[in-house]
Amino acid sequence: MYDVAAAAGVSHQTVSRVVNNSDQVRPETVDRVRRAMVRLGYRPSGTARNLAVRRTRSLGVVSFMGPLFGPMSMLLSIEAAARRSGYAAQLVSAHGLDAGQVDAVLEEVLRRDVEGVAVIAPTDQQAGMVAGLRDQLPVVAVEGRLGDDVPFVASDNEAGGRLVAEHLLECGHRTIAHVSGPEDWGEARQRTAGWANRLRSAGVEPGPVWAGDWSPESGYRAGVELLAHPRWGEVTAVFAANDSMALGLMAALHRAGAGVPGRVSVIGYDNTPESGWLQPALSTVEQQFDAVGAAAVERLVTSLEGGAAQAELLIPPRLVSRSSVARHGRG
Amino acid sequence: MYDVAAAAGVSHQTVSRVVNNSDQVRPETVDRVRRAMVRLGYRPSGTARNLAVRRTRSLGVVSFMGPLFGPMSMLLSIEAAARRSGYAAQLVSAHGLDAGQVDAVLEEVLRRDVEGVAVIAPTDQQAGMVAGLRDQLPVVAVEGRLGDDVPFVASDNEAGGRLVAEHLLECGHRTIAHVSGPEDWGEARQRTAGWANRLRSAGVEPGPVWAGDWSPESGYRAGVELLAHPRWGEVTAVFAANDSMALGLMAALHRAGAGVPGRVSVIGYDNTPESGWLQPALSTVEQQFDAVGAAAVERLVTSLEGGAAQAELLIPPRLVSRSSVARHGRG
DNA sequence: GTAGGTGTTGTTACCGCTCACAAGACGAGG
DNA sequence: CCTCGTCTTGTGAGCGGTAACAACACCTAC
Repeated sequence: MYDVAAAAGVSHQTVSRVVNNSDQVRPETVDRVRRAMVRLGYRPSGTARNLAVRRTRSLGVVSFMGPLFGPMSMLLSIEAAARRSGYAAQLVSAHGLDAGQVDAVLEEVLRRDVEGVAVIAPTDQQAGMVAGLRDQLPVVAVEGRLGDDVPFVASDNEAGGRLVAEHLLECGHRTIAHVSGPEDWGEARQRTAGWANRLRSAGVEPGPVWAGDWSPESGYRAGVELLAHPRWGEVTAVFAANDSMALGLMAALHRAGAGVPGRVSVIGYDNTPESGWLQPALSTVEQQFDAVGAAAVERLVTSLEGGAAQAELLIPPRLVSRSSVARHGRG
Repeated sequence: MYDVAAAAGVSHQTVSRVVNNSDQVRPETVDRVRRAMVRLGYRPSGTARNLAVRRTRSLGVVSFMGPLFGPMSMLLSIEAAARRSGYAAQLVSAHGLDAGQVDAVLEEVLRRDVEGVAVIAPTDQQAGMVAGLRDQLPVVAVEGRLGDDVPFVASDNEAGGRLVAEHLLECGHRTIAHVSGPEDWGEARQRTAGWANRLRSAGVEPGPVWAGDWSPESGYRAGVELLAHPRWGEVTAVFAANDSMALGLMAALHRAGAGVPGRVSVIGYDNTPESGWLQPALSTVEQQFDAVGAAAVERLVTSLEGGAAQAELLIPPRLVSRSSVARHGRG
């Protein structure tokens, strides 16, 4: 910068002004400086600027990522929202669950001088491991609670579960099985709870439940067990807690000759881009990841800029009705 | 830091030594400093450190991301590889293709003082827009060439296309249609080229080709057109350039009563976690994203650390044979 | 007893930028 | 002609670290 200043015959401060598009500089001078910058191949140092202004305008996104549709979509929408707010996103994803490894990741993100962190920690165990961040800097929890004192934004999974139950009830189903997500995922528990509660409030007892791990395989296994279950005869619908498990489930049903939705209806959760093209087209619940990501970043930014703490926010999902659910009985 | 130094009764330099785990400090002193750090809630400033050492140890990842399986997987594996090499990943994704917007993104990544950039720009247009980065700092192109002078790492799509052709030939197919990806995607062209060339070298003329856009919808549309095509009668297999299009394609075939693989075999590309659970289970080609990401980062790091430029690298994919492809004729 | 390590700590000068303020030029108003 | 505000530019002091070197204590070897 001093070189540029010398080359343009001005002071370093004037160069700084030009770089920051200050309107306090004569156009002619701006020109001279600009030319000098180009000639010398000058690029301003963001690092030095950050140090001087004591802000980095960057947010950390720590996530425990597999190849899962949900977390991935979240990540993208958070990044987009952050950039819209003028922040950069430092991506830090922990793959394993090994405590030492997670700590290393956290240290890493702290070392990077991010101003705040969005944590996507959907399992309880993960949440526990990163909870300590909260007293280091502003944190927002996304899709998985981090504690009562941490702002929290998520898709409303309980509402999603209710939506499913309602839809199935409306279609006349009275014995509904469920393939849930892993029990240590808050989202999974909430989907299950919303579903079960809504059924009960309609006087219908929830049917048998299997816990899967979100994978198609686990859906398949649940399907196999369902087919062997004593109450299989009565079951007319199954709610899978995500589309992948629904897929595996349908594969098992198909293999056993139990047609969907002929013999049994199936509904999933997520609405991946593929869901509408499965055979049969899968009814499911769609989450508004963009809205969640945007809200999360907004909260983080608000608290960085001295705003008040906000209550937790749940974004309502929406039911997507397709052909894998059929009416049943006199319904 | 000076506060900590004062509180511990040492010089700032000693504090610095403690922070960096220098072995030149008496254990007793280390202790005193550590305690002071905790007491004052001190956290070192990475920014200041970066400025002083003139390194940021961070890489930019600019990508043009949709919800596509490929690019997303790449992103994750790049991040992981970067962290293994001691670098952080600045995620910058451009959603639109609007030139102004892309430029803003590029400026953003430059402003962040990254030491190098991995560019995931699979279409020619995208590649054109970001090519300018190359003379600003070290760049590695991933999954989409940026120019002859930019190191390039990708999955070997031509080999993938050949693999498909070989497999289909082996199974006795002689009239093979193709649903390709968009023509301005290098990957799409290469898959098509590998497939077509391999067929020709076996004396088989490639069948009709439709260009899709990777989406299930486009696969479906191609399927509809295929069914109406004069040569539909001869076609015994279709190669879809990704699994999503294969899914849409199969939906169209199914709807028309053309069984897969009974009437016609279908093979996809990507091997998403769901592919094996479709009905029928989809034969496909699996790419080694982790290997590509690791190689990309490795190249970037090598060139940052003064290593020699390396030739481009193509990682071979692998055929996954499942039940959507059947033997045909005397095969 | 003195020269010469070795281990530990302190001093000073940057890194590349911004901030607060000072300073010079210039036209307007009295 | 002098004073005052406005426009534009320059000056000096940090921001929070690291690097290079100096300095001091203490021990060993001759």
